Amino acid sequence: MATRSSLAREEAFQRFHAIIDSIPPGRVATYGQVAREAGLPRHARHVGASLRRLPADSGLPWHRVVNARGGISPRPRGGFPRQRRLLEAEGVVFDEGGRLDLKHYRWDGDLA
DNA sequence: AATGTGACCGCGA
DNA sequence: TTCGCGGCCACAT
Repeated sequence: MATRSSLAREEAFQRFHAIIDSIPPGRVATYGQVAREAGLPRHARHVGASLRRLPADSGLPWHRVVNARGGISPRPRGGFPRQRRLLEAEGVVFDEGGRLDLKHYRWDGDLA
């Protein structure tokens, strides 16, 4: 079998992918939440790392993933407005601080 | 082997 | 409520 580390990374990537792909339109999830639902409680940063490596044509609704404050995390490429635009297209409303109300939009998958 | 980095998170001031 | 710091885990140098 292949080296376990690279395989584990792929596996984690698949898990994150599956979770994020399950987020319905108009809803969002935090990096930490995705990591937690994937069974990797403290891997919030790796969720972001995975998305960073994600190809643009993956079809994954990456825009539905926001940080714990309900805001869009700064990234190298400056697609900042794009994520907001995509969410707004799904009915998500941002406040003046550029943040959304997690209380209202946060998607609780298996969580009640 | 050691150090630095990151699309993060939580808590104390 | 906002800001700053440490903690966190895996990968790159």
